Amino acid sequence: MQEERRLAVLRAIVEDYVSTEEPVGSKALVERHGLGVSPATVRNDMAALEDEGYITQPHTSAGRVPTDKGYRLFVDRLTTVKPMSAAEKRAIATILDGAVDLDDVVNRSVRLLAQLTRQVAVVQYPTLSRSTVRHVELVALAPNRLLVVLILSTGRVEQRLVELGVDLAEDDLADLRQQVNRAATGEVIAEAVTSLRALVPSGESTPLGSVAETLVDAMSDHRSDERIVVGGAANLARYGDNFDSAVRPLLEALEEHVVLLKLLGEASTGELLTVRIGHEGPYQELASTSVVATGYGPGDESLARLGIVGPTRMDYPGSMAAVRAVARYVSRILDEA
Amino acid sequence: MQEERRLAVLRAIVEDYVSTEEPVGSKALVERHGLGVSPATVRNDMAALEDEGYITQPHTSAGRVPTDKGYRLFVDRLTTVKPMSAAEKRAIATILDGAVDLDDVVNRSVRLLAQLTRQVAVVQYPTLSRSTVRHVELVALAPNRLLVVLILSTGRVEQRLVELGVDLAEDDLADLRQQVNRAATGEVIAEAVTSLRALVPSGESTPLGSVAETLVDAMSDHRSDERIVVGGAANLARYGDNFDSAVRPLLEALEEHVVLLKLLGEASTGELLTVRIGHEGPYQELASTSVVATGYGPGDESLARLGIVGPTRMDYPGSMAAVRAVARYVSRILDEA
DNA sequence: GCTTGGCACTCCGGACATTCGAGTGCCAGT
DNA sequence: ACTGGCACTCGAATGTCCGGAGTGCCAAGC
Repeated sequence: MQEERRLAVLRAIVEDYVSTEEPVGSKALVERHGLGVSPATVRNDMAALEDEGYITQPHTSAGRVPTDKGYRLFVDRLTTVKPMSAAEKRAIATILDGAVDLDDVVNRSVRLLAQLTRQVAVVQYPTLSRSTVRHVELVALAPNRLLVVLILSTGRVEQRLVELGVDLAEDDLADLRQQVNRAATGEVIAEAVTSLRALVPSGESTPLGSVAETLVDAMSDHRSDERIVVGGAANLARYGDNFDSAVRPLLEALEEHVVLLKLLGEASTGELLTVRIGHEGPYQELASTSVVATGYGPGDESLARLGIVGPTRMDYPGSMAAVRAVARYVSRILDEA
Repeated sequence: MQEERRLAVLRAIVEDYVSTEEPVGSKALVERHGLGVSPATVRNDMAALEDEGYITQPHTSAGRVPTDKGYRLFVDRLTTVKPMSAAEKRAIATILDGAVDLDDVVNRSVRLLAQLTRQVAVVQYPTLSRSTVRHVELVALAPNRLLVVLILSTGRVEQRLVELGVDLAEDDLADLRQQVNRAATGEVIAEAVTSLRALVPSGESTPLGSVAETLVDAMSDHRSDERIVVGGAANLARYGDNFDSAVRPLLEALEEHVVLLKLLGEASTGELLTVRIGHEGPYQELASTSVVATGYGPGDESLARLGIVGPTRMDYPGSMAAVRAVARYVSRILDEA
C-alpha cells in the first residue's frame, strides 16, 4: 500500500532530521532505512507529503524537513512511547528516592528530567487548590505580633506575619490556635476558606479576624500556585543555530513563570501526556519550540504539571517516555509521603 | 604629563569599546573624546599601553581592545562608582518596599538587579550561620510522627519530618516543645547546636533525642547556605557573538550553585564591593565573564552576597553603582524586619 | 623633548565570480 | 506502480579583488 509507505517515509524523515539536524534527501533515506524501494519512488512520496503539508523544503533542490504538521502526525500516529530501559528506571528510582522533602523532590525531578532529555525541564509545585490543611501554627513573636504558619498536606508550608492591634496573653493565643485549627484542619483549601470566613463577622478587627483573614489570604494567594522550577538551561546552548529566533524568546519565557504555566497547562485535562508543537498555541515567539508535559500528583490526581521544553526538532519518543516515567515516580513518592 | 594622558586614553578606550563593542582606533578616539591631541600622539600612547599589557590588537592594523589587566586598572583607578539618579533610587525603593516576605525580597532584588544592569543577576539567601533561632514548633501529624519547624531571625523557615519510635501523648509533646525551645530560642545557630547536643546524651533514641538531632541537622545543613536565586538569564541573549565560548559555560555555571557561590564569594571579606574580571580566579571557562558582587545584610553585617555576572566588556561603573545601591536598600529592609 | 603631519604598509571584510555536489522533478520504459 | 536516467536548480564552499580603517615610523615643528 502506498499510503502506508508514505507514512513510513515521513517517520524516517523525522527520525533522520532529528538526529542529523540536516534536511534529508531521498537517497540518504533509502540507504539509512530499510525501505526496499528506490530513491525515485521515495521522491514521489515526498512530493505527495509536501503537497499535503507534512514536509517542506528550505529551498528548491534541498532535502526535506518536517513541518509542524508533520511532527504532529508523527507524534500522534507514528510513535508509541518507548518504555525506558531497566537501567534508566533504576536510575530514576534511586535518584528520586533519596529526596528528603518536597523541595528536594521537585529539585531532583527537574534535574533528572533535564539530564534524561537533554532539554530544559520545568516542574510546577503541587498546587494548593486540592490539598488539605494539615495544621495551623501560631507563634507569638511579640505580644502584638504573630507568625502564622500554614502547613498543607502536600508538605508545603506558608508563613505570614500578622500585626495585631492589641496585645495577646498566652491563654488567648492557645484559644485562638484551637479555634482556627478546629475550623481549618483536615479541610480542603476551598472549604477551609469558607469555614474561616464563617468564623468571624466580616470587617471585624479582632485578633481572630486578623488571623483568619491572613490565612484566607495565604490560601488563595496565587503566587503559591505559580511556583515553578526550571532546570537544564545549559542545554539551550546546544541549539547552536538560530540563536535570536529561538533561544532568546525561550530564555525570556523561562523567566516569565506565568507564560511557562500556560505552556505546561495547555489542554491540561487529566494527567494525559500532552505535546505542543511549534506554532500551536498563542505564543508566536515560541514557534520553533515544543513542549512535552504531563500532570502528576498522588493517587492519580493531577495536582501539578511537569515537562520539558525544547526545539521542535526534538526526540519526541524519548522525551515523552522520560516525562511520563518521571511523572509516575514522582506521583508514587507523593503517594507515600 | 604624558602618564596622565595615557590613563585618559585607556579610559576612553574602555568606554568606547564597552559602548560600541568594536575595537577602537586612534582617530575615532580623539573625535569622540575631548582629548586635545592628534591621532598620531594617541597612537604613541597606545603603543606604550600595549607594551605594558593594558590593551591589545585582535590583529595587526585593527583598533585596540582592553585586556583584563586594562579593565582591572580601569576599575581600580579610573572610575568612581557613579551615584544612581534620584529617579533610579526611588524606583529601587518602591519596588523593594513592596515586598511581603524574605522570599519576595530576594526575588524582587534579583529582578531589579537584572533590569538595572541588563545582566544576569545573582542573589544569595541570607546565611543561617549568623542568624538566631526565633522559635521551634512541633506539630504532631500522627502519634508517632512529628513535623519540626525551625524559624530563624532572618525569616527563614526550615521544616523536617521526624519518625518517633514510640507514640507521644499531647502532654509529652508540649513538654518536648518547651524543652527544645528553652535550649534553642534566642541563640545564635552555633550555640543552639551545642545546647541542643548538651540536652541529650548522645546516641539516645528518645523522642527528645530524635528531635534534637533533627534540629541540629537542619541548622548545620549546608544546603540552606547555598540557596541562590538567579534572574535575567534572558540578558544572555545579548551576548550575540562567541556563543559557545562565553554563553555555554556561563549557563552551566548558573546551574551549578556551588560555582556561583564561589564566584560571588571570592575575596568576600566584609561587605566591600568586589569585582572579578575575566581570567581572575580559578574558572578557565569563564575567562570572558566578569562578576560584580557585594555583601549585604542587616546592620552592616554581611550575611550574604549579591551581584551580577556579565561579559568582561561591561559597563563597570553602572554595574557597580547598581549592585551597591540594591545591596544597601536590601540591607535596610532586613534591618527593619 | 613632546607632538604632529605624512606616508607606506597591513589586514579584515564585503562584493563578485566560479565551481561542486546534493537533490529535485519529470518522463519514458518495464 | 516502480525504476533509471537526465536536465535543472540552488546553496555552500572557494578564490580573487578591492577599499578602508588602522598602524608604525620618520622627519619636521613648537
